[in-house]
Amino acid sequence: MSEGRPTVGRVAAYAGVSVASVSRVLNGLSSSPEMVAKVRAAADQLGYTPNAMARSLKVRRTEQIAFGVADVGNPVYVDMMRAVEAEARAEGYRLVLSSTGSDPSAVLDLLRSLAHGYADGLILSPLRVTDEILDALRRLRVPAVVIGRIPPDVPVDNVRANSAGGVRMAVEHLYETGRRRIAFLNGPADTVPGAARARAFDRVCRRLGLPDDADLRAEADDFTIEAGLDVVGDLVERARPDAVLAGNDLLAVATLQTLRERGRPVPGDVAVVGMDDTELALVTTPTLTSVSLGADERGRLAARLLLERLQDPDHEPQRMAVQPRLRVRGSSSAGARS
Amino acid sequence: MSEGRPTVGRVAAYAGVSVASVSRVLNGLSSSPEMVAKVRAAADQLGYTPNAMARSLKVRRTEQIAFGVADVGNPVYVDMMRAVEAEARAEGYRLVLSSTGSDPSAVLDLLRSLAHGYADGLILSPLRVTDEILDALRRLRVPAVVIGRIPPDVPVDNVRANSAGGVRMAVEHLYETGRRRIAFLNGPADTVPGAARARAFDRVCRRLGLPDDADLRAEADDFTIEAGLDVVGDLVERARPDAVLAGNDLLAVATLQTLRERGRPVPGDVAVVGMDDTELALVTTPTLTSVSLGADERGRLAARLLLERLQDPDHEPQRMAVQPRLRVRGSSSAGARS
DNA sequence: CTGAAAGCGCTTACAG
DNA sequence: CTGAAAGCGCTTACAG
Repeated sequence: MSEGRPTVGRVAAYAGVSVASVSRVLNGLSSSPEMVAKVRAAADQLGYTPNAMARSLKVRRTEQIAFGVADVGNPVYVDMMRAVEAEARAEGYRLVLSSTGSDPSAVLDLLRSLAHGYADGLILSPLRVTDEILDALRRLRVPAVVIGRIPPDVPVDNVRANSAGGVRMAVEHLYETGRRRIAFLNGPADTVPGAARARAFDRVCRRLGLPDDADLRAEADDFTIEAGLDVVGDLVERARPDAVLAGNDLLAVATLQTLRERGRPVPGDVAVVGMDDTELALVTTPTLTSVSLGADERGRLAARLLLERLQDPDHEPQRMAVQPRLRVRGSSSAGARS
Repeated sequence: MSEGRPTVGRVAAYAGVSVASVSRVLNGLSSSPEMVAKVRAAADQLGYTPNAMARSLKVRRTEQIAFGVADVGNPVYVDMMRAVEAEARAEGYRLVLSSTGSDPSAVLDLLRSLAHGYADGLILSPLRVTDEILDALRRLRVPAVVIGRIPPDVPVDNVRANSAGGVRMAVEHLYETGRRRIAFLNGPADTVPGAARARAFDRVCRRLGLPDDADLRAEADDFTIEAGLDVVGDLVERARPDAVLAGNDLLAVATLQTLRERGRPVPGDVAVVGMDDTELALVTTPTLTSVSLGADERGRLAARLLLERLQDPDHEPQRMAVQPRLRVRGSSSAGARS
């Protein structure tokens, strides 16, 4: 009776049938109506729920998806995670969350841990991608989708933001509204997004004939408000920009705070544009112009790609890109120029 | 060779020993040095990693913890989740994330799903607690810790915020800085935090002799910025408060935005105080005075309580409370009163 | 210390 | 359609 949770065996005994029949009924395989009735009744009576671990072991599916993300505290990952969680749940998968930090070794740990077979697939959004990580991805025995740019020879599904397009849109917007000394406050250039955004910024400045002054570039140690505060003061003093493009919204918030402290009106004196279009953009004063890189869309697509591949493991790896959208708000509005 | 992942059996064959010996060596049970060497070598050679599902089935431990939270998008839960994740990982547990929304039925689904045995324990931070949820918690076959107030007869560990104390500190702070028409913008009163905060607000107002005007109270449909915007305009017009206490930081942000639009200076005309002390509080203009209810501390404690109980399942359920701290910032600074 | 055997709770060919 | 049996990959008494 109360000796632990009921098993198929207990249900079978209670119903007076074989365990095979119990399993068949509960999995919806063909059985006689009487059999179905007997098994259902017994299962209900005993409050039977199949054991997920035993089932996983047998069918070689865990119905779990691993999600590895650099920082669960960054709002852009929160958007992504929310989308991934919703898609996974809708298909009956559980989500196993790993916060890897920006350290590649934590990503390696995660990739190695997958060898224990606790998840059917992986969604990974790494901040830094090393050769070791790429190797580990190549050797991975479960399907993976990477959110963020990776080399084409790594045979995993790939969803990327169009950082370059986003940077271009932002700079063109600033250019069109009359800004000419446009500074770029990037995050670390050895990260996937940092590298892409730095290249894109240089390119668009060259095309528009803007100064490619080293003074107009700064690099924070991390994509966080704190790291931004450490360097943006110097940037705005030495370079006297009339606009600052930040590598993400957190760095943009640091920029807004610093400009406020130093009495430089935004957008009158300096325009500020962020990237990621997180919820923070609506909260600042002035509200923050930001380039949406579709974090939720990337999460949704990544989950869909993975779930598709779990159905059909053998099709070619797919690559998808999400297009950026510029959201113009108060921090760069043209009319307010002093 | 390449026929799927290596198993204990393959390692045993390769090393020329029994599977029992392989298991013993790999689990650090006593074995002869030669045995250890042979097994280690074979395991390394084959790249062996034990299968988590098979191990779980045998030892009746999954090394997974389920974490159920109302909204992964609310910054207060992000803080909590980050703490829970870090503690769980440090003890070798994986975290299975469920976003339940504010709907009790999703919490019930989660509680029922635990019967599948995919997790060794549960950390639950529900927004609404119904009798059905309490019943399901009583019947739960794995240890659980609830973050948020629950009745004493539910035999689970419990970590709570001191909402009442937090409300009191906030109102006293406003009172001491000269505010007398203090409005309260609450979230839904049928939620655990909403109910506690409403009661506490009434009590402290009575004690301080403040008006218990119904006009000075409003209730948003949800603890979100959008829901706040729907009702706070009306609140500030009809009640003409000189201070607004918001049920959380998101509602406080809505208040700041609305006051700005209507040209009511903060804190000169109206002071604003939030609750939860999320990262948002540092981003608004003016920065937001907020009562920290120790979300990260609650997450950490909840994880510790659960991990302790997994070691030693039989001690009495524990109840812990985290003390609030008032963080005074620009939105209520005394000097700025007009 | 080591090995042969049983068994965790399921599912799935295989006979009947 | 149904049941007896094997087996997923481990761990753990039990003998020796």
